[in-house]
Amino acid sequence: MFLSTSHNKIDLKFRVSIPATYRFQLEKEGKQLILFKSLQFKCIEGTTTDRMQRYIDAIDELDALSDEAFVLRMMMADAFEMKFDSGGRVIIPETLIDFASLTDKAVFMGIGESFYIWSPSEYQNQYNYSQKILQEKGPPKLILSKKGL
Amino acid sequence: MFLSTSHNKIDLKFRVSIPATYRFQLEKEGKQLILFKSLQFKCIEGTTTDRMQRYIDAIDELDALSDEAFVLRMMMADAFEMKFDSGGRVIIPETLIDFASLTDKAVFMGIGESFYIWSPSEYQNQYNYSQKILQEKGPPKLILSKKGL
DNA sequence: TTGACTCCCATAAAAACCCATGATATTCCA
DNA sequence: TGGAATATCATGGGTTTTTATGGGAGTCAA
Repeated sequence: MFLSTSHNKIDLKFRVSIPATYRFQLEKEGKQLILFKSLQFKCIEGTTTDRMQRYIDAIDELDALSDEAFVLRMMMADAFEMKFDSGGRVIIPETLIDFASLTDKAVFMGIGESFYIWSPSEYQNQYNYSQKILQEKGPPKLILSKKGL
Repeated sequence: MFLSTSHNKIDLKFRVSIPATYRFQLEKEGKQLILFKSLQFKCIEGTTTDRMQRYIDAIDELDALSDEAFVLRMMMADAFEMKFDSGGRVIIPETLIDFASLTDKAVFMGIGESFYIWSPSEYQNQYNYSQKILQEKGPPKLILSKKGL
């Protein structure tokens, strides 16, 4: 499970350190890291190969001509398997850099099964927005099922 | 698993480099590469011999005399097994070049179990269309449900 | 010979790999 | 418990390898 937030540097070679806690998480489960364009936000999403495989399996279950299948295929096309260097860094593909408007800083945000990589300004926007909603609507009602626990 | 997108050059001999990540994918599973006309789009589809077998089996499920089966067989007839040169390139058959309107650039688009080869302009159309769907309909439902993951 | 195809080698750019360092955090011992 | 010794992390930079691509020499058939 990916948790916590950290701000890391993107160097001139587009390298960035993946937070050590995330790496241990991957290593512990023997899984590869995939980065892809978020379907909801202007950020990069990180997840594991086997989670990605489940999306792929889902494509075959859908009507091949459906919009859902179409969007999912496009998501695969914008997904990249990452290799770590000896210092725990990866090179972020240019497509993803551009999509998330990253320059020299990356904000890592763990959200459980996956994590986001934001530009600092976009991260700030999303954070402010969440605070605004919190003030206006109050805390969200969470229902935790017994099954989930 | 075929992922990511890359833009490669088609030279005067109709040679094109298959992205290294795709080649490793094929090599890892000890499978041959097949190129054929996409049944849905104006592009070439690439996959492994054994997934091709699944397509063929699917056709056999259809009424053998139906128009559908006839059309599918005609498409399949234009399937080619590819040989790599020492640099990881293949020569794309002219039939397929014409079918996908390829000239000097090929866009490789990994979609999981297989990949597409588009002309740059056709790829751009498809990409724009997917963005349009995303804006209008939002991300596919299955992505948001726990079950889908 | 001409054209089409198969091998083989050359190269620039990009990626992978290796080692070094400063800043933090952690351990351990007097 | 203070603080030195040690480990870990994020980061910088250089070297080697790989990738994508161009081009030529040999081969076979018409």
